[in-house]
Amino acid sequence: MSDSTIYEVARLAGVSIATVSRALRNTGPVSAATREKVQRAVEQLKFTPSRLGVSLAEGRHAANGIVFPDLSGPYFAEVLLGYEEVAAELGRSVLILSTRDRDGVPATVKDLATRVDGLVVFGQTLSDAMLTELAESGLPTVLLARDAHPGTEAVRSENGGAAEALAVHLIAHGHRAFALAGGHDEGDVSQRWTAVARTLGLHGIPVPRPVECPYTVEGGYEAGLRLLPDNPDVVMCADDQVALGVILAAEELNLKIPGDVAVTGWDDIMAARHARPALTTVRQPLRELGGAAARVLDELIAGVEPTNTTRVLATDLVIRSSCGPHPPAQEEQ
Amino acid sequence: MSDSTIYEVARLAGVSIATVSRALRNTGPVSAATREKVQRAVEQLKFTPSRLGVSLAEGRHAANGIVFPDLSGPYFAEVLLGYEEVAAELGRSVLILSTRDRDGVPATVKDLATRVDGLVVFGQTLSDAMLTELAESGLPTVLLARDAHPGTEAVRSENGGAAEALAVHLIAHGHRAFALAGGHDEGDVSQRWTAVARTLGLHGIPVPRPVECPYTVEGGYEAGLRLLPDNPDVVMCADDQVALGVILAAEELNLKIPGDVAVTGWDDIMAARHARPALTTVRQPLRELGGAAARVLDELIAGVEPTNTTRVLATDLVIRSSCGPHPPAQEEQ
DNA sequence: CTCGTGTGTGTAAGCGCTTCCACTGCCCCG
DNA sequence: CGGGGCAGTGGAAGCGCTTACACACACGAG
Repeated sequence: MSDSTIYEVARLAGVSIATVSRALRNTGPVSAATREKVQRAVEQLKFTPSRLGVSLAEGRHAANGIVFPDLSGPYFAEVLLGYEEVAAELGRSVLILSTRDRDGVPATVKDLATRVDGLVVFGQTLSDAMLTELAESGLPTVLLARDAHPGTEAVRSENGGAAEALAVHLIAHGHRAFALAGGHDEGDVSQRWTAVARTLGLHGIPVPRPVECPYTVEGGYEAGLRLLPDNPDVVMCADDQVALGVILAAEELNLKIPGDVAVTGWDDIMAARHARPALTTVRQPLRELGGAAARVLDELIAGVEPTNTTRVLATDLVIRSSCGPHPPAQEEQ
Repeated sequence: MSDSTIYEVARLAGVSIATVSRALRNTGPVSAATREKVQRAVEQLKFTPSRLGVSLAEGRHAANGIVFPDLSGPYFAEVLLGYEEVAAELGRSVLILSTRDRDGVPATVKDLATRVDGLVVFGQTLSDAMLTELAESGLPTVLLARDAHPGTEAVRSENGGAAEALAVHLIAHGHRAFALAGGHDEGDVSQRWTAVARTLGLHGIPVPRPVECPYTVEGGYEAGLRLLPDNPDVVMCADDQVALGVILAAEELNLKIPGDVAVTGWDDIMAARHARPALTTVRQPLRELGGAAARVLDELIAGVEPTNTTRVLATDLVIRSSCGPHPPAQEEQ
């Protein structure tokens, strides 16, 4: 913003740099007259303190980072939004790092780590070994959408209860043949499938094995093509994007939703409401998730010792038409 | 990442800090033996150079920022993704700043400016005065989704041609009564409406005045409720989210799309493909937009003088079913 | 008229790095 | 065999700030 330094301001104002600093940060007594002179010099030179100088002297960055695998879906974007909002509120800039399939992730993360006072890391983005390394380095770290790792805190949204409620709802519809789309061992999703399996078991319904696929529309489409020929009553999907893909596959196979097969998602992204048919799903408080992570991280940075606690935010079952016919009153747009 | 400094490494390796620095950055002759000793010391202490120290000495941040109004829609998220990807490729971290409706934006932007080597700024996010201030401060700046401001470069996607093509297509459908949803004077959108107006004029069709609304589903819904009672043949929308909102409003009013009224969007976000009916729209190369901005910014940072040039990326007309019936062959999923 | 007690200000020591410059050997060419 | 050149290294000066510490001075209390 400006090329002038505190020295030039000091010279122009006829005082020492210490005084300039004190005047600018209100960090010590400065006479009104001096303050005035400094103020004038600052304006004349359009002086803005160098962030680098400040940070080096203060020993803090006043910035924190967030690491996520991708930003293509609405999921991460929403969480990021909530995160940035709260971080800004707390006076911290935010650095982002998307790992994608990039190689050299560890190096990039380490670079990021040197630029921030703390880090938020999404679910399975980083290996546990890497997380341990981060924790041991003393960098405050908060995990998102998974349970805490030693030396960190975590924030996620409720999975088991909502998954159970969703399964119960589907069973009430009369669905018996279940299929599950999406699911390597990601903490979040596996928690849901576990609850679904338990619920189905209690009702004496066969428990399907989840079919793995990328959490994208394309991934869901592929999964749909594999699952639908077996004529399931319902395909429960790891997230809404997968569900949208399954819907596409169903259309391709001339299957009617929910007539021939029901489909459910998870997250309640915008497209879920606009899908044809509108998607029954579970709403995650995405922004709140990000915001909560920012606050927890701030505490850690402030010096609170990590307790390996996982904070769990509530989710809502959102019943729409993709899971089967309802009396209109029950539907929600 | 590590609390050790270059001094400790130097002491442990039995050399001077200058040598450590040279060994680590390959910036001068170092004997194999010395290099080895340094390497060992680095590993033993888990030394990672302090970014602050490096940046202060080098006089650069190796980071750049991006300023956008919001991240709620897919639009900004996609562009951001492309931006981050290329920035990472170029070895730069990225700091994000969402302005939202927050007050104190100028101050926040100035703070951001002190943390980066260059800035990408979305369309109407910042006032022209603010842009001038940035440019004059010498901070490399690239504008997105609008034309260049003095002292900057700009990247946007093509608007006029696609808007004209879309209008022509709609006219070919037999639509005559046009309505336009969304449109304060944003550079991008106003360019489209101008082209639409010209095209309609050439065909002797009355030119409607755009109805302003926020670029969100809710905004589109409101706009739809206001516009649809006038029985337009088609509602052209500023972006896909607005179009989705108009579709919702049409449902509410029991209007069939495209039977009673056609609707078009802009951007081709994911939900457009999954909407009911699927949305005719214009595809913007969102990621490429972000990537191009990152590259241009990198040149500016490397010292290339700004030329106030606007780079224009091509767009594609995407015909789906929301604009009227087509022979199946013409449709695209 | 002293001795605290503040207020207001300057000096200088960092913060952690990069890099210019100087210096020491050593090798090789004439 | 002398000297130029270069590989290898260290000293030290920044980069732009914050802040502990010292100091000067004024003022009211004893």
